[in-house]
Amino acid sequence: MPRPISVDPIEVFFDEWVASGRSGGLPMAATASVTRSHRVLLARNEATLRSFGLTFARCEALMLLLAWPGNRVPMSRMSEWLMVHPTSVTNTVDRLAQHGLVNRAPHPTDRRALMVELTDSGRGLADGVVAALADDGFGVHGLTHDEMRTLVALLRKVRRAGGEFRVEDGEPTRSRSP
Amino acid sequence: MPRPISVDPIEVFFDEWVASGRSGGLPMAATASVTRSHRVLLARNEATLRSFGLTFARCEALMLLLAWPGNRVPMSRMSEWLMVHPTSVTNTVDRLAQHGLVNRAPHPTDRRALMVELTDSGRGLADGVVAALADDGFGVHGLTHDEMRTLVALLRKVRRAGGEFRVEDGEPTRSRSP
DNA sequence: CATATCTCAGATATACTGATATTT
DNA sequence: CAAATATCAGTATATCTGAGATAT
Repeated sequence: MPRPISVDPIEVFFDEWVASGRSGGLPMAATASVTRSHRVLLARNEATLRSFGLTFARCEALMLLLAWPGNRVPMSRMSEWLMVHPTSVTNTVDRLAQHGLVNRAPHPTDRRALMVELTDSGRGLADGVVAALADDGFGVHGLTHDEMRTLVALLRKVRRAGGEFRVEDGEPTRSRSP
Repeated sequence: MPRPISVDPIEVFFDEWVASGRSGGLPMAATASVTRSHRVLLARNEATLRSFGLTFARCEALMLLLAWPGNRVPMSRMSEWLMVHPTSVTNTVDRLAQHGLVNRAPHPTDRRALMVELTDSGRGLADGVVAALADDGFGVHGLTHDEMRTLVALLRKVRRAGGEFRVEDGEPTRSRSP
């Protein structure tokens, strides 16, 4: 973020869109908003991640492990839950393992599968980076508590309609598949 | 999106976060929502982009050119407005130029600068891909018109607080800097 | 001289395709 | 045998750093 520009690019884009008689200006603005917000948040959190020697993808993997019961998760679940390609998981886990932050371990029941588990130093680093990110509100500023809740709920609809996850009864679930 | 998982990962993550006594669960959920929504939308639009032989970055550049008056924009503005590194702009424009979709032209007043301009075939392709993306609502589904407006407004606050742009009086602006 | 604009070379990160070994 | 799991080799894309040429 060198120096902020003095107009909202999406607003200008939307106006141009409407003026040119195109349809779908609102969904275009919604998609652009998500894309640009993602970049803004990436930039806001980049310095923290760098100070811990982490990239965004590796931090995501560590956070998944931190939240998972026993700090152990199968490779395949990591691919699903992080929405990344299986070969990318292999790569990410390789890098984390090189730094001693995770280990590979055999799956207890399926000999095809591998578990990824946090090492002690991995858990320490994950705790630290999570606390540092939380200190800055994960880069999210300018919203009230209620607005954040609304944002999460709206994007949940987008993610569900986009096929990220499927809820059985249309009701929120509280259980996780092992 | 191979097969959707049967729970909302962010919901599970948030519950775990709260249960472990950490603070900042809501901003964490907000950031994760933006990141994951971005990936969902990318995946939803990928097939369309591929059918036009475009990547996401190149499509963004074409759309910027399409919306800009005269379909010409300085390289530096493209870097600012797309939030990408100047060398990335050079790379993206190189690829688009190889396909005959854009040209480089001298800046009218500043001999350091270069303009990027859409060719006729570039404009044709940009029109086509934009219409195709709009046909699928740019991948955004599951929201009402009003909800989309709310989403755009909330993310605008996040983007502004994150330093993406700066509005002079706190009021929306309608003009664009040439 | 200081700054801005753009490009290049090189390094790293991520992602995808296609193929393979192993196991279910 | 069909499907799932993880990996590897190779390729493509994107990003960043540091340097440099040119112009303001």
